[in-house]
Amino acid sequence: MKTCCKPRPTNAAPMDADRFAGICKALAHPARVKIVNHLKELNQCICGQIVDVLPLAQSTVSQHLKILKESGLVKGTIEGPRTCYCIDRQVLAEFKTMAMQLGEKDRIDE
Amino acid sequence: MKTCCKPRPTNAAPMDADRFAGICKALAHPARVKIVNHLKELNQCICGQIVDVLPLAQSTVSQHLKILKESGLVKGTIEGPRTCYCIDRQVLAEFKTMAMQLGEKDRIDE
DNA sequence: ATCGTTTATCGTCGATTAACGATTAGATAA
DNA sequence: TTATCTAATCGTTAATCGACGATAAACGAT
Repeated sequence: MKTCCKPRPTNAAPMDADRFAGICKALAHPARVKIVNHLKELNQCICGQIVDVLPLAQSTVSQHLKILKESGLVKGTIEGPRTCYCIDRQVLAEFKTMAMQLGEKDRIDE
Repeated sequence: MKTCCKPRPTNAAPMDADRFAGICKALAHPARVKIVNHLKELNQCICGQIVDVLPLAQSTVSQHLKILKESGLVKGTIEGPRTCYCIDRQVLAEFKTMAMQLGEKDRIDE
């Protein structure tokens, strides 16, 4: 795995292509995009509520949630027998910032 | 081949998660993010210029370009023995719009 | 027609992904 | 205790990805 992050001459956001690509990868599946939207709509919810909405097995949804958690976009807190998921608004904002920078002057880069 | 996302009972906005996820997938690799940035910086360029910049074989770069082309983010026009690549600004703008909508009220969805 | 340049495609390999059912683990309820 | 509910994990399968070298295709120049 290569990290491609040279030191940058001070920029508002020292973002790198790896990070942006990583979040894109987490969003590179329709089910996960829908999960993010669903999460934001309900503000927070448990795994079962997502299973009810998607035509996927519980284990598959759990896997998708894991991937989203690993990307940082989603965080989950255990509450008794269930886990409450919600969007990490900061990471989502970070992603949006990087998306807007894509291909622009003060762009993200290696 | 299974499309994991069945047709859903009608919804208003035809802006779909599949499209957004598809573009994200194209950007889900650091090399492709760098290619997009490089393309936008040079406005346009040929494959060889990208090969010079990335630590990848020519065939690999060609593959990445193909993926970017298929996503619509990049278009290439053949010019003699070489192909001139450039960003499709419209598709890039579309992506940015969808990214900003991610998780918002008038969000993209199925 | 042949050469050189540039890019696309083919074939292969190992690694990863997506999906599922089955199982396990945790916490609460009876 | 046992039972129930929820979620995570395991194990498997088929498919896709990322990378490369080798080859082919397209064109301009000689």
